[in-house]
Amino acid sequence: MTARVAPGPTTGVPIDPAASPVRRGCPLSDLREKLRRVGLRPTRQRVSLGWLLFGKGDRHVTAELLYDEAVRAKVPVSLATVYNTLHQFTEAGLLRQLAVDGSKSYFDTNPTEHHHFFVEGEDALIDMPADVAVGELPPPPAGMEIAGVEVTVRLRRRR
Amino acid sequence: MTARVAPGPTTGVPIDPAASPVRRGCPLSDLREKLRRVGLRPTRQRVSLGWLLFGKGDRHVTAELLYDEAVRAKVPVSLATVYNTLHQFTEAGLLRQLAVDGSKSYFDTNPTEHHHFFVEGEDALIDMPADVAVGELPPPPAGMEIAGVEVTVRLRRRR
DNA sequence: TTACGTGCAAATAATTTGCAGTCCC
DNA sequence: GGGACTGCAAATTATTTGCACGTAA
Repeated sequence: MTARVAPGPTTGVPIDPAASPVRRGCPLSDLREKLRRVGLRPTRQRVSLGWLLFGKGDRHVTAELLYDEAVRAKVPVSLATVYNTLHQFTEAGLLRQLAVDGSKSYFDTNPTEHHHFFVEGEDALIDMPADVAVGELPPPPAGMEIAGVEVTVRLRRRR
Repeated sequence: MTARVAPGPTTGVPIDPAASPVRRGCPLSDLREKLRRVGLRPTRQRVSLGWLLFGKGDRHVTAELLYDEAVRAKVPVSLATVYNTLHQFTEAGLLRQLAVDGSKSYFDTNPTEHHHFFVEGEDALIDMPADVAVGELPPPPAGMEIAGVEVTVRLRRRR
């Protein structure tokens, strides 16, 4: 798999998921199934947002960005619902929330553990293609357990 | 060096730096000198905040926290100035800004490269005592150079 | 003196919340 | 039908900005 810049070109979403009939084996019903499996009702807006999120490979989105995409794709959804949905998907393990620039939150559609390049000034996140070996970790303080390891390599454009 | 939790006990600051005479070799004039060296005028509030920041070992502070401390220490300073000062110190290389939890920013008084534990739910940052070996990094994309590597190990309290 | 700093309050940006109305099972 | 979900607007939280006044060099 190749690394890919987060915001990417604004590829329009041609298909209105709410208009498609539910058929076994089509990506649409797979998505509905996926939501049901994690205990989320496949409502119109959750399916539509899921379609935007998971329909084109690994992505890194902010709430604002996903909202803009939804509006452009003619998916009727409010910004508050986008926030709610992102958090529900994250709690359900479908997304991973990344704290990488202090102001806004990024959500990664690849919830498996992997690491990132972050381009300063452009706010672009790029997956690290290969596994980065994080050597021996010191033992966590007493009473604590490790919940996850996050490696961010900050990049700047060479001048 | 031992690891140390960021906020720490609220140790009052007994000395009013503005009241002390400037003497060679005292930590006060060292601080003024340090500020001057990085091109910052040693104003009353910068010296006071520097005193709070650098006077007791490595720390991790948020703007709000430092502001509270300043108020408690009877240092007259506004929140806006705390923000300005933290950013000026960061640009000058005296602090390092950490993006670790998406909502607020942390500033680390140890600007050298090192890594952190982050206790979820308590928002506590702990320095990793030993160097963590971050293995082979994949080459950065063309035209980019590495500005820094940040490793955050998320901890949760064991139940 | 005089440009650099600072305080204050208002402005922004990102995100959350309360509640009335809507929709899935 | 009823509880789960959504939309909207108002509320919060973190941070920045504009501008009159203060102060270090």
